[in-house]
Amino acid sequence: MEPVVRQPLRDEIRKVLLDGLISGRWEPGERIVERRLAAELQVSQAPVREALRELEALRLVESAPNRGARVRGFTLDDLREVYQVRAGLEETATRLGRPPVAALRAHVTRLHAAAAAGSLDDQVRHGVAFHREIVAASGNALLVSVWESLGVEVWTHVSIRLFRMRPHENAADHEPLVEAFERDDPQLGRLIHDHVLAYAPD
Amino acid sequence: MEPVVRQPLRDEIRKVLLDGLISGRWEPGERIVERRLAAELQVSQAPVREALRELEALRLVESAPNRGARVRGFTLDDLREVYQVRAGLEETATRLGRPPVAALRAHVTRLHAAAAAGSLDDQVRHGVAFHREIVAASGNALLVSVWESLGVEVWTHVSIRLFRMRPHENAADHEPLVEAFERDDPQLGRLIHDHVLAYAPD
DNA sequence: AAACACCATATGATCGATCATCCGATGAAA
DNA sequence: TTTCATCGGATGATCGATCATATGGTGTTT
Repeated sequence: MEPVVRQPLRDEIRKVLLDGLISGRWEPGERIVERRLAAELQVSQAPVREALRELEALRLVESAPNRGARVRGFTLDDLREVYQVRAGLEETATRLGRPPVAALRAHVTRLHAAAAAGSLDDQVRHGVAFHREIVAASGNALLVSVWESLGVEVWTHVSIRLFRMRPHENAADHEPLVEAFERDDPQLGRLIHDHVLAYAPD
Repeated sequence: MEPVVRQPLRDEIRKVLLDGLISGRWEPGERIVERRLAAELQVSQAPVREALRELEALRLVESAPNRGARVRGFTLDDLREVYQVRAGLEETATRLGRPPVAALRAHVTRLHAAAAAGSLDDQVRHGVAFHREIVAASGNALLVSVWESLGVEVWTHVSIRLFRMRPHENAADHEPLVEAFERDDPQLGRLIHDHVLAYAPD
């Protein structure tokens, strides 16, 4: 069994910050003052700092020594960069291992359901899960961790809100991929790569 | 000009830790106790914690909530994972942009010189610089930052010491690559990929 | 007015102390 | 002996306070 651990305070704080960034409670460029946030959450400065560092690693906030952190001003270029790297990573993943097709199908089914129900959050969630499955199948833990560090889910939410991008985690787009996995298409790497990159802004 | 900033304490501490890990002053599996290290360096616990978090991101130390950090037990599998991801990232980089061939040549020249002088550190440094040049040429800042987060230089040092790998940043291996860049070989992506992967343990 | 030195404030960086958890030692009960 | 509850030390997590830097305002000099 997985060991059960109490979530440190910094993790809770990170969730609050992520929530705020996704929901747009903080605008791009806005300062995030450690002590102010600590006071609002009724905690001390230390765990807030640690949470901010984690968000910095996700490139959601930026900071310079002695100048504090601010919400990053996301641009279409940033988004394009994420898709380019994702495309490469997922192509690499398919070279290293193949996911169980049944699992992929399950994700696509949930994606259909979410789209039918009009649930944006669920569409993002299951669309990301589909790709996470592919990456996990690589069997390369480092690859998984690098892919996770891209913060695909958060970036998707942010870009939908800021750039009014349509939720492109379209169930139909994924069908051909599932079929390609099923027949173990030799072009699979390129297919995945192009599938991901197709979502990038021009 | 680049703005000049005073290096925060945590950066100095990180350097000390990196030095220790590279030189083998700490053995794999060894605990790194925040307060002990803080006392030795005559600083407080806070910046030590922050430095440890950064090393954790480089996967040089591992830690669990309330259980502290310890030097990671590096395995050949870890090393293989790094090379697999690197190979993918650098292949992606060559698809996005081409480095100035002159710069590549310069790195190879320095690599030759380092090998001739028998300087292990310089061989690693310039070998890494060659690949960094390729990644930088992608023009994708995220790709660069992801590649840097692999800690290629540190891992190379550690693996040479722990696994007695020969310094494989061999100048001769790089010549064909430079030529391929020069003639803009359409197979460049695959060449880079295979070049990197060739260094991975079986 | 422009350039500069100086000071006040806000706030990041660091500190020393305290709280909370983990883990091994100890001993009682089965 | 084995199992389990309890205790205490070591140490990570968090706190509240202090130190140090960046920034903007004010007055002085040119």
